[in-house]
Amino acid sequence: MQLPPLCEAFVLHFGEMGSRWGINRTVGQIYAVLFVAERPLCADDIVERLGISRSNVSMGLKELQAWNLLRQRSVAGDRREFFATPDDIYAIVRTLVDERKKREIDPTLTMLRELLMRSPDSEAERHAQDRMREMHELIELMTGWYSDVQKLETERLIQLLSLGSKVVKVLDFKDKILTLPGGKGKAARDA
Amino acid sequence: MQLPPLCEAFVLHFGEMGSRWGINRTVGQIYAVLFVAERPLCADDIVERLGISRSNVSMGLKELQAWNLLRQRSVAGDRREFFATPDDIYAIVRTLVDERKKREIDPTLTMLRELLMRSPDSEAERHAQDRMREMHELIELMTGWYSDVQKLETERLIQLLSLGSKVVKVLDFKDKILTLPGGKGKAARDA
DNA sequence: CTCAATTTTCAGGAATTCCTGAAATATTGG
DNA sequence: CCAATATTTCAGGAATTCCTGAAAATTGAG
Repeated sequence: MQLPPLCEAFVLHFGEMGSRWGINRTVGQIYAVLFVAERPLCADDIVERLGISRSNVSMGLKELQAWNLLRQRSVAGDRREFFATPDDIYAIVRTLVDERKKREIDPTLTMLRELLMRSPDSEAERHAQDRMREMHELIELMTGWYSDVQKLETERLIQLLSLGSKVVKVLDFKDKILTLPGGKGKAARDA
Repeated sequence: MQLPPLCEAFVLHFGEMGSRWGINRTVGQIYAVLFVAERPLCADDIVERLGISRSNVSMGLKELQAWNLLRQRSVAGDRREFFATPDDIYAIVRTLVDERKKREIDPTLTMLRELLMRSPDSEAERHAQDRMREMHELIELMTGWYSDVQKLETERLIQLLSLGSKVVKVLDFKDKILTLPGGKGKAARDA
């Protein structure tokens, strides 16, 4: 591996973590290399840095592109393609979550709905459906929250996350205000 | 596979999804079987339902126990051990997130902090550290939010998630109240 | 303590996933 | 259209992960 020590440590860890999340180690390493790179890299840059075969890099990049995780850049007077990760790390996370949702959560919701439509043929199936219903509700709750929060600008999102569970206190505060005799008007009801 | 069709479909899907998340397919199936089961199951029940070897079940159960995902039940007058998933699906998700955080996120934070302490030996390393710093901040933001929200009772959590980004409106509302000339007192400032 | 029931361990074969080099395909400056 | 450069595909070997049966270890009733 032809990388400065700091980068190498990062890349190795990232590859390791990737493989625990169902991502091929090499693909994780390719992403890590691009993530810390100062400039867009071409495939051969990655070959050199990771010491893996050109074809492996090609497949890895294709995989990352299928996940929408790369920006493709052209360099004037150079035929090769250059790749970079988005500069905005929040955009990266949003993409990751969106893609994972699309590929894994949505099909799971579809499957659950389909199974919940069927009429159970036994007590065992009836109970299984109850459990599936709980799971379906929970996933809907979480994806609903996400699809809502996802629309916020990053600034707002950071504000919200920083607040953590303190929002609950704000909610209490709102309730308090709203239940005051002669409570507030439109602004309060909208909130 | 010796399962009613509804359960079989669920178990197969779950195993498939598990393997995309870095969980051995069989382990995912074992969990799924337990999740929809009407009563705690012993290892041989699982062997029968999934049609896999006894030793494979033993290893799978051990793995799930290491993840804190099982409840162990005794049946009077029976030496065998029986296993079940927690009844409360929210508890399941909390455990899952906690364990994943402990095993993957926390070590990543440690690694990032360690690399951020080192003094960079080149422009490349300096830039890499900038990127790592961004990543570190983002992960801290998210885990901070989680460790905060995690403390809420389930009721409260559901309330919060249901609200989605509408909380932002509540925050605006709060700001509005607070910036009114002669704004509210302690209650408002606390929120 | 003994013994039968139950669970765990683990070596090695099966299955799967990963990676490579060679060949095919695509692209573009001239 | 050619030739040089760049990228992709893919068969098959390498590496890894998974699973099994046999044997060892553990457990607890008698």
